[in-house]
Amino acid sequence: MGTPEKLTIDDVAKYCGCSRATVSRVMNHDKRVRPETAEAVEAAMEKLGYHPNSMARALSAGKTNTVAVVVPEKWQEQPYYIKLIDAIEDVADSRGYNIILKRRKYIDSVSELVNRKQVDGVIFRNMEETGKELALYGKMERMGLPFILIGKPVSTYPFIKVDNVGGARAVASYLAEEGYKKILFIKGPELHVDSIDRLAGLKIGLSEKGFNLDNLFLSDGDYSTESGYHAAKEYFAKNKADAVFAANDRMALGVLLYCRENGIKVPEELGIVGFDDNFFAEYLTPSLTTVKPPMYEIGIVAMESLIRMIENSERPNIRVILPAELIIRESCRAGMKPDKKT
Amino acid sequence: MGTPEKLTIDDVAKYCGCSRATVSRVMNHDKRVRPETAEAVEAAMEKLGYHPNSMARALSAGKTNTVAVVVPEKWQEQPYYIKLIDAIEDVADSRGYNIILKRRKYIDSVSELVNRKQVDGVIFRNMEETGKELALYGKMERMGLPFILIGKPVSTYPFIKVDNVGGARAVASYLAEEGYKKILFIKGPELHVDSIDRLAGLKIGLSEKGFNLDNLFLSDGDYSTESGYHAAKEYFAKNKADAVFAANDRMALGVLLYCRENGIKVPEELGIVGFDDNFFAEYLTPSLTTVKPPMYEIGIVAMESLIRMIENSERPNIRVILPAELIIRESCRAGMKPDKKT
DNA sequence: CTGAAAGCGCTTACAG
DNA sequence: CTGAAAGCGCTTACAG
Repeated sequence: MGTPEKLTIDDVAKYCGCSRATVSRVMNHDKRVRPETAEAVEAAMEKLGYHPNSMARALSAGKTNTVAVVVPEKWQEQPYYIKLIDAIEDVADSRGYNIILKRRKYIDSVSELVNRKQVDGVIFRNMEETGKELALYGKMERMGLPFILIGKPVSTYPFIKVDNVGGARAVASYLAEEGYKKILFIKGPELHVDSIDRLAGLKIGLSEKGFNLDNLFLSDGDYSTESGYHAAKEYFAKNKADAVFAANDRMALGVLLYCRENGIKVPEELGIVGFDDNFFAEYLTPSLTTVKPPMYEIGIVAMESLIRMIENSERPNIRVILPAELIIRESCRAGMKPDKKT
Repeated sequence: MGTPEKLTIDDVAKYCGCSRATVSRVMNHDKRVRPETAEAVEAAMEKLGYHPNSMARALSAGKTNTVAVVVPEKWQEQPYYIKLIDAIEDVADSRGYNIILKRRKYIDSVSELVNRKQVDGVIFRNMEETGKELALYGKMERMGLPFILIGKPVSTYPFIKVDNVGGARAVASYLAEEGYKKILFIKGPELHVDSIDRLAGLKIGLSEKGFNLDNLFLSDGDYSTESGYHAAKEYFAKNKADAVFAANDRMALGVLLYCRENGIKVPEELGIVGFDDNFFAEYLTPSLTTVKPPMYEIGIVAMESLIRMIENSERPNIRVILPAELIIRESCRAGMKPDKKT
């Protein structure tokens, strides 16, 4: 049972008739302890119900076994962040780490965690970094505190990202092979690197399938559902297309809403493809064909890499790009354009 | 700029020509420091770029300013947990706390956090607690470590929960007032307290509107989409109803899928109501009428209560029930049953 | 209002 | 393989 009195390492040492140093070594699996001694100490810790104080340990060892994970403000819109965090936690738990979650709006607190030596490292979901992020990255580098970016790379810092080009290329191949002839791409905010990569991947994929890029049209959007709706409205007022590829799922949803309002049948008259595999994608009617970023894998790799940096104090040049998967659902499925097949 | 060398409280003291104790008092806003002294110390900390070491502070003060938040295994199915966590973080940040996130599967790690004095308190999302949870609750109580349960109450521990009875009662009033005459309720897993409360609220609400409970029918489910689908299939094979109230949104979705497959028009021929305001509810076609639990408010109250317990070492008898809101959408909207109105 | 000193509970060279 | 001792960087009675 163990009485609720506070036990310290000295109590264990006294009980075992050894020194505090030896108990410490046993806890830290130091090879230099005689096996019998180690066993005795372990038995004592068990018997007494002793648990080392994390704060004392962290103070003297200079290591907290805690990392911070910084997610975007509106991670709610993208529940795949849950998968990311699950992955990070899975690795963390198996390696004895804990994770402190922070939204980007509390970046100043993250900075304080760093200043106060409260974390061994940080995983940042980096999108469009501001001066604050850059200052923090710089500070951490100077301090020698490991961190890793998920998403947009910055400078030469370690990063892990989704293969946006490859994902869009897969969409392109699919559309071309299915015989779609006129495609509208709805862009994200100007200069947003993901959108740029997705468009690039689309062009590469279409080109290599012999698709004439004159039949690829571009519209501006800002990732919001509304912008997708308006892009569709504006475009279809004067033009036609048999497929729309939106740079993200929310804009694809906007297109779908436009079609529903205007009696355009999806996928019969128009194929719609998004990107992100947003949480609602499978629940829409029709369900949305999209590209799924490997969030779980990203989390695993991110945390494993971070731990490696922390424990080996090596600064490996981590630059990882993980493939995204095309998820075919009803909004753009095979065989809807058989008549137009080449 | 500040050189990257490690500054300690002694450096600040030396710089100010005062003692380490005084610097400490200034950091902790101790009233007993002369204002001029305090100012000088603060200026020095600023100038030197000093930041106190959290671990040292935690060790000597016996307080970590960290709390753990335990969420269910499959919190991914219920992104309203993001709102809960956001709320907890909002309060935490403003009060200088950090949160360590843990899924229930890692309850053993939570136990270790407690044993090792790594957290000042814990917020548990409690559903159907196992022996492990009970043991941990008991241990924390014995240690005098504050914790609070969200959801199902246990023993006399502090808890915060949704008013399931009231939410379902609102649904009942609405259905009765709209003139629905024959209602099917799909239950959750046997003995699940939320489902029981929702059914109770439904009965109360219907009764007080003069609805004859002989026209309320019950079906078994287990909260899964499939169970909702099958409950509908089984029931409608031999019976009729003009409204279905499912104990959660996923089962309501199952009913909706059944209707779609069998050409039953929603809401024209059948009204469907769920519970939870699950993330997909607004994206379904038709969008789902449901009851929205006040997750953000729950998070706020939970964290504020926990901090109060931590900082005042009072053990207030916290038992809070927060109201849930009926969200009327397309699947069961006003005026669909005008012919049947009493 | 301020300081000297003990203490929080560990880890880790250093010696042996 | 083991121990004595210093040290990690704070907080907090205790005295004044």
